[in-house]
Amino acid sequence: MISNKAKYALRALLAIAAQPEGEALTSTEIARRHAIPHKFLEQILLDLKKSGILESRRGKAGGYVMLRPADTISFGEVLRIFDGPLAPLPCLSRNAYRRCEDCENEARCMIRREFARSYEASRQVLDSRTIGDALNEGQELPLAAQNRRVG
Amino acid sequence: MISNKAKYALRALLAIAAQPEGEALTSTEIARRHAIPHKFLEQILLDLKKSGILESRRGKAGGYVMLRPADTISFGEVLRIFDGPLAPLPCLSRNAYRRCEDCENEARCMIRREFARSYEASRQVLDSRTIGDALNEGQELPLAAQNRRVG
DNA sequence: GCCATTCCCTACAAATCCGATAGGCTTTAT
DNA sequence: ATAAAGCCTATCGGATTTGTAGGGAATGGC
Repeated sequence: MISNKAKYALRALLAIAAQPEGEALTSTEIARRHAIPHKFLEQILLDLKKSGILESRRGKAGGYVMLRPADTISFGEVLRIFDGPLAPLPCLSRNAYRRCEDCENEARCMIRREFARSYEASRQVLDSRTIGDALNEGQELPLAAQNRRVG
Repeated sequence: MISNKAKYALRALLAIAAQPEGEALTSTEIARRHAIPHKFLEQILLDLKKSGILESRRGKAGGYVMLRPADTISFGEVLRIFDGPLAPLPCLSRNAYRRCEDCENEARCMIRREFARSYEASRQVLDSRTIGDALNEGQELPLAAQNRRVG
């Protein structure tokens, strides 16, 4: 399970990236729209800023804007910021490798070998799919499916 | 990251399944071989027994034996016992579904849609690969690779 | 210059989970 | 009877999660 923090971060990013070019979105507005505790969200947005994903403007008419284009920000990158390494075992993380202290022979470890398969499969998805991708696909079936039910 | 508990459980299962047919393995022996805290391992083996994966014999010459064949026990099943649902979001778990309270429209949730992809990819692997599979492949290249280095 | 608005930063706290440790009870083979 | 093994429950320190709280700093409008 991913953390609330990561989920909130993704929600916020999707909202900010969906804004018209150059228009800022405030933390208050994001919190209101998505029912996220405001002060908690502030911390999250700050982390995203420190990671070089968002830019902020202070004062009245301030808010947050994308610093990098949405289609360069993968789900994996965001997850790593808030939930740490994606790898199921420390010895499988390229970014944050750590040997399993009790493992005698890494190359022959059967557990490592099996998890490497599953990790590779999910990493492939998480590191290739971006905020931009999600946003584009979200618009493909806009309200049609909904309205058809009502009508 | 998977928990130590799950990792220990998998180690133990691989060891027990590797025993000659019908021969029991004691918790003490498993703990010694794999450097697992003994009393902690006992709890884990107990859980595996309650889950119907292991069978136990008490008293002198006791120990643990597989109850179900090793090739019917997937990595996913073991993970679920110790670490809970594999799904990255509660709303994606078939087994332990829970609605995200703050999600307005599940079918149109972009986060859910993206994680469904990655989840499907890893679930595919974890639920299909079994303890038996791992054991068979582990024997394919036994000591050859190792000895060749030395020689 | 003042004020409201907004982001920035740090501290703290309750709850839960993780990774054991501990102690004793029950069953079984010899 | 005894030793060896599994069975069961309680406890515990530390880390992590999920916030809450309070205020400081910048900015724009008046």
